[in-house]
Amino acid sequence: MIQDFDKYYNYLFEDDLLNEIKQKGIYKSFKEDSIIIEIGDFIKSMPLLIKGAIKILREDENGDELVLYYLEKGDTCAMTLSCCMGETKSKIRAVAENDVELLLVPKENMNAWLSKYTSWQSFILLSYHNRMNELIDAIDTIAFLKMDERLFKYLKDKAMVTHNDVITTTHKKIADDLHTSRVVISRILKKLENDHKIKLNRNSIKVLEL
DNA sequence: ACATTAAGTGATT
DNA sequence: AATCACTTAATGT
Repeated sequence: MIQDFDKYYNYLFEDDLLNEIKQKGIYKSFKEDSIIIEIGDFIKSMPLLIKGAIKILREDENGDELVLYYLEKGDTCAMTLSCCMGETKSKIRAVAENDVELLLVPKENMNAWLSKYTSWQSFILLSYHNRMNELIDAIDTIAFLKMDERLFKYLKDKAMVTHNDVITTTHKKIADDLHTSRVVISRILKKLENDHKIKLNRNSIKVLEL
């Protein structure tokens, strides 16, 4: 697991920093579908993803969800960055898309490292930059793409982060993620299958065009 | 065999 | 694109 960490982060940070992270970071693992961060949580440490993927989503007052973006190994969560800086609560929920391993860096350290290591500074800034772009992308998708394009993009994203073109899920779960109804998803999926973009099975969808 | 859950479909708004 | 009402198909007990 420490080896995995090196693999994804050694080109980002200098050795001193890598060692300090390994020393101060708290190793944690999450099973698929477990909630890593809940809306309203106070965040006192920031996660560095080593393995797996995390789904970041927003929820409205009725409990309806909407997926914003996915995080992969080598990524960190911009929400925790802003939460660690200020003393605010999380506005998003983070759910393990599959089995996840990560290192938690206490916020005291992440602040100290900002002035101590330039590589850390650029990592934080770059993370912000990436997340910002993903958010803009998410807004574009919601605002400008029709449901069928949104759905296909969702499937492709999902296949991408899990490194598997077969997605195991139900139409209902997809509908929840995209904030629409199951019937609509079923219909569009059927259409996508007719266009030979996907192959449908019970509880699984195979993405053909990646 | 029966109940439950997932998925397909026509009609309506 | 959403909702309803209903059907069909797959799966669990």
